[in-house]
Amino acid sequence: MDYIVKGSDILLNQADFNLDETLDCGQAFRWRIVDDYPEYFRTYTGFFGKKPLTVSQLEENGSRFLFHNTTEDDMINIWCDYFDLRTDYGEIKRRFSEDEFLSKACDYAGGIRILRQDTEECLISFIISQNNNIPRIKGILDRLCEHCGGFPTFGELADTTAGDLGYLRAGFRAKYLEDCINKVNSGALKLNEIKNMSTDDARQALMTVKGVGPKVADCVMLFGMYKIDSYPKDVWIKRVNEKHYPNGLPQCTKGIEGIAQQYLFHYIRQNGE
DNA sequence: TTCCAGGCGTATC
DNA sequence: GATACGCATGGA
Repeated sequence: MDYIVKGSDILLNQADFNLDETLDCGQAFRWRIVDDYPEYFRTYTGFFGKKPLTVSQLEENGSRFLFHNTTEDDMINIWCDYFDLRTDYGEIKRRFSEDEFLSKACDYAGGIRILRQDTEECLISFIISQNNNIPRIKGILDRLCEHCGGFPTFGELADTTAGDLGYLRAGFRAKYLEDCINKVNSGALKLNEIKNMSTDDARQALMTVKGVGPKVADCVMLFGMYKIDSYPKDVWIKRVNEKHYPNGLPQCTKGIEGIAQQYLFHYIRQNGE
């Protein structure tokens, strides 16, 4: 990690990283563009758990990022992990370049990185995501955070019923959230143990929650447990598979299918075909 | 008005 | 195991 401390800020030099592409590509739903630093190309504010961060990308096509009001400790212990800064995405993209369509997807948005998000937030977010669109997912999560004073833990949601969640306007998903809250708080679903399971075993365990099927489970594993061999198949990726990979994914994605998935998902959603 | 959204539960075969 | 259908809500 290449950074220098500048007063209360930290200036990071990081290749293969773009804030728009990483924070607004449908893997996280709580980052917002702010206009407080017009001297920089783009600034977002958001959270890891309850830890806030404001971060700027200094130039549109540059590799300089300013982490505002951040300590070196938090940079090393939180944000370096959250933004997956120890992983060489340049090397991954070189691997993917042997596949023509994946190569196009990487060229289109080469600054995507997998966010290592909070497991609980990810589980709740992707239960809400089913048969839903991204703007509305964000709206529901906004209402949840506003109501709870930040993204709630399962402990804080103890004994919450679907009826209590009416203010979310989450529709039929409210009863799924209720089941998830109960299973986590009763110990029927042990997220810390699931993190250490194989991807297949973890998927089976997560799917014991009502409203968690293969797709939601794979998103929770990929974004909330960094199981990067999981490959969530939503409506968009199913189109990609049918058109470009009818006989399965190319060999170059082996073991890191989830990273390929993010490049493909973002590309197909923006460009179609 | 109708269709669709980072799907899944249920019924039926 | 495969397939068909309903589902809350809101934007296009």
